[in-house]
Amino acid sequence: MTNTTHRKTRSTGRPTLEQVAHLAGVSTITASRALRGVNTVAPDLVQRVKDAAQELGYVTNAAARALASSRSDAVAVLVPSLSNLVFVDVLDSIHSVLRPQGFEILIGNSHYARDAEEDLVRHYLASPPSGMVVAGSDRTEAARRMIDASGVPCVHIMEMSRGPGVHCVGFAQTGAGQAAAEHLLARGRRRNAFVAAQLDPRIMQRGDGFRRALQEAGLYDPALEFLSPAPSSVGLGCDLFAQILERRPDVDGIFFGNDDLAHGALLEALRRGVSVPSDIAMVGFNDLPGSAHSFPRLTTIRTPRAEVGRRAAQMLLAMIRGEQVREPVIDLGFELVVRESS
Amino acid sequence: MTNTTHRKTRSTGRPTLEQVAHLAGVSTITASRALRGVNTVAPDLVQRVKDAAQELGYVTNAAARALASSRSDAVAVLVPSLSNLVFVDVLDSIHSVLRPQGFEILIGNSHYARDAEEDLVRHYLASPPSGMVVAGSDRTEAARRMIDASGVPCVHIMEMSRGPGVHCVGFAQTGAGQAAAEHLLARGRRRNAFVAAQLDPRIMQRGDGFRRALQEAGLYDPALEFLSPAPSSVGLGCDLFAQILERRPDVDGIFFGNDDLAHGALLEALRRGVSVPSDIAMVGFNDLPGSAHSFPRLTTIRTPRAEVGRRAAQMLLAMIRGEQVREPVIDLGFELVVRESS
DNA sequence: CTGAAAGCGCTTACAG
DNA sequence: CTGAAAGCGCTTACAG
Repeated sequence: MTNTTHRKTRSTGRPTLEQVAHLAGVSTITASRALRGVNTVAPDLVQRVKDAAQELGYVTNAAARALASSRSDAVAVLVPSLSNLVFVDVLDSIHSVLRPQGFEILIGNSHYARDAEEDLVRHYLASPPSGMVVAGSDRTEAARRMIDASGVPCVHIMEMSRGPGVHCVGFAQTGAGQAAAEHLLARGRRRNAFVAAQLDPRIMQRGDGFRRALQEAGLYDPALEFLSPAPSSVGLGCDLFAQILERRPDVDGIFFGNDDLAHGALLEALRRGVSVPSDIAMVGFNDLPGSAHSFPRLTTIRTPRAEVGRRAAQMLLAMIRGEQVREPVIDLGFELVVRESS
Repeated sequence: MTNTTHRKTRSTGRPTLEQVAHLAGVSTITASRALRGVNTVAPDLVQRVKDAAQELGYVTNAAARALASSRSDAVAVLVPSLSNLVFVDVLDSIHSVLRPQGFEILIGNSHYARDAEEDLVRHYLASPPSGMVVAGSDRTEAARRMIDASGVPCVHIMEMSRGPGVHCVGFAQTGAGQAAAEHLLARGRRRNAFVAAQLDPRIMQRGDGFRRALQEAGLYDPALEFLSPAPSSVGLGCDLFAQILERRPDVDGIFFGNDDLAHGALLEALRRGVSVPSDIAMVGFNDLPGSAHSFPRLTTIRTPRAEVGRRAAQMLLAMIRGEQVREPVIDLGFELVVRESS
């Protein structure tokens, strides 16, 4: 269709149901039913329609289908990061329960930015998906309102959200930080540092729990918090550990907000001849792949992210089907995995 | 709308443009233009329409808009994995050029499965995005046909695809494998192993290049290939390295298909007292974050994934705008980064 | 088991 | 600067 040919048609050029139907020698509605697998079509017609569709490379126009049926087979999942393996695990696990039910998983990455998340919410709600999964509860008021107003079933993950009517699957981030502190304390460590990056709400909640436990033990030292807003990474772990050694060589225990930071610190310790755990004990967070193989193997807090994804997906499924959700708030807990670094 | 009330209407209950227009006392088309910010509407009318929309809580029905305008502000990116950081980097980089242009990035993860990728292609083409980015060229015939038939601009990434009319941004995987071999050879290594996991097409291309270079040097030993179809991981790197030590303790050089495998091997070497590079030299692939910090620091082949994403996004942008693409095939090369492990 | 008609809620192309 | 008509490509509701 060149520019010089002025036509009235607004066709996109893609094959349509009508063309498929024509090729198969049936009406469009029969073709529609055949393709959707509605039972009331003769087997031989179904085959002819499918063949025709295959031959033309036909793909249903979802906008038209959605407009006509006001239905969607999509579930949107909004995460703050994909560099953090944690969310990739959650995503895979959501995928594994929803895909077999015929849902398509749409992934939105907000890059830890509230505004970007709001845009994603607006975008996805413009053609409302069957359901939604969102990470955490730290979002703009506008995003919150749009989700509420849309009526789209939504499950919050990773944190225990307060508030009435909120469906959530997660674990107590604060409690996890507390557990890390108690473990280091039990190991006899008295000068414990908290090292964290990214500084998203969940990281800070872990820090809160850690701090509180140290305060209760009368061993909290505010100068022992090493925080960086940069993304969490192995390299940053190296740097932060070097900083600690320089500024506070007396530290004898460290809790890292994420395992990759701990991996970096372990490597830096190796290079500098600092012995772990005898000189400094280290505890990570998440139990990322690799943490079981570090040198020394990393003690860490394992988060139930696959389970979070699975349960969230199941809860969402129930909501989509209009079933009663017996347990709208699920706390999956966490597990301290003691290995060699502490 | 209860079940007992049989109506002909198929309305969704959401406020429509028509209602907004009625409230504002204008025609629907004027309301449409006012809301879209098309210039040819009187300022006072625009205000009245916007007020009406606000009052009714109107949200554009994206399906209807897409159907009527056959336009979309979405770009779909299909990757085989999100656990492999490489694709996350590409995604972020695509995001950073396309987001500012007003596009929404939709992510599809095929989990290295051709069938799953075909489903994703079908899904995303069902409401055709403005453009598409797909990884590699190993896909089902049906997927290939659907993409062609859709007319949606598409850029292939990560490999140098052959075939006429294919737009691609990548680098020569084969050449990278070859470079790894030549480096080990130059270091005087004579019994070089190839260790790889996942075994996707790109990994195998690297292996091909590696093998070819060894053959040319007359130093190829087929028993020195250690392949596992399992996903690439640090843990698997540990296992594979242990296997090599047991079966072929004479190996003096190893090329890993992905850095995480090398990280595992490095850790296992540390535990077993195998010295790297003096006993065994190691070369990784990708230069993942962390490779610069391993112990010893990993020699590896850095892949230009951020650049791949950037250039692919720019090329796609040109295609979407109907501009001439001067260079439809871009080979970005790769870089051997020599550090301590070889 | 199959089909003709109407409609989903927008925007395009054309007129004025 | 504004609008009436037609159309985007499907599916629903109704009839046979």
